[in-house]
Amino acid sequence: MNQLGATSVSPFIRLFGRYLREQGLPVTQQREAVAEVVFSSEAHLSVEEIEQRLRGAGERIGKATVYRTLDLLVKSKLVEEHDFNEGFKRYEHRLSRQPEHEHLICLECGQVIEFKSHEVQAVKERVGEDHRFRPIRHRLEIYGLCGACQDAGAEPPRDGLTCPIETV
Amino acid sequence: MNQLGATSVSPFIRLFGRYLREQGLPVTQQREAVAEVVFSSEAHLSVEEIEQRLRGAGERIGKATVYRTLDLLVKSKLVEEHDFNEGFKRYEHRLSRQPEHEHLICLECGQVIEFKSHEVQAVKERVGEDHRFRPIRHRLEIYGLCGACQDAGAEPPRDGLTCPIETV
DNA sequence: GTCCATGCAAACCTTTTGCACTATA
DNA sequence: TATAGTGCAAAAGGTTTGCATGGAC
Repeated sequence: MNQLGATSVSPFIRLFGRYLREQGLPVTQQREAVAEVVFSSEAHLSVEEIEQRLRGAGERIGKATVYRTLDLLVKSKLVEEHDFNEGFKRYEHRLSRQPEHEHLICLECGQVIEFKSHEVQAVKERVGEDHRFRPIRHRLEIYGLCGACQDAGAEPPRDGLTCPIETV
Repeated sequence: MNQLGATSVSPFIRLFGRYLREQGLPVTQQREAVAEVVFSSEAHLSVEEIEQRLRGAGERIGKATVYRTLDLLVKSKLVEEHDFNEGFKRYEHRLSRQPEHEHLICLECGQVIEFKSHEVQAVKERVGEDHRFRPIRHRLEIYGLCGACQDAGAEPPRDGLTCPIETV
């Protein structure tokens, strides 16, 4: 089951297995296959992409099982779910990687770049105090144009009112 | 058509009318009614809430028209669309209000609190330079527990692995 | 009179669920 | 062997679209 070009994915899958056992849930072949796909990619995968890779690896796993396994992976905190307003979710494992990072998303090609910002932590704490709010998690996403798309001449869409609305 | 308790909403609706005319689109009664609902609330409304308020004001407007009008309002930049991971979108007008603000979202009751952060602008510019990325817009959302829900004894959900995964 | 918008219902798309069957432990 | 998972297809839920009718300009 290592047709996916994964070298050191197995420890992560073992971690997932451990989580399942802790929860008293069976470690099935399908769950391991889905986990392997997610852990062996550094990308932010959609369910469709995950299914493609499973098919490519010769696995024949139902869509429902993929969704159910992703739920478990998210619950285990080994994987994070993202919604970049594309109409579907994306999944990203959070192993051997900076645990907290933010995303740059290219409006033209959809590429996702990760970055880190210590400032956000500070904002999070300050705002919590200001508003009597207990922060748990956050998301910071910056949408714009990546270098390649800028080079290709992409322009930000504009179709608002002709004069700025700072009218009021 | 002013049964909605709106006092100074009309200038905003006129602004929307101007946008429509600029685009060569008809200013219809339905479009004005939807705009009035959105502009007369300071909340982040869902489509369902908008329909409720329309019904409450005696308007009988099809769901499709509401969606189509919201598209126009968003295109005009008079309204912003948000997705707080509730399975549907919310809409917020951006008039007579700080143009750029961030959101605190209570995981327990769904309340949305707005706050402002100058730090984010700085992060946006810095990161743009670091990654050759041209930032256009962003979103910063902090999820947690609001004061009231903390008082009510709400606790953040936890069900990850029993030991932290900073294992790798 | 010409477009375009509206309303309804059907279509769409992602995600969830029900159920008979199969695999894990 | 008991319990839970799997796969398929159907259902759900929010959003979009097609089409005949009606309204804006």
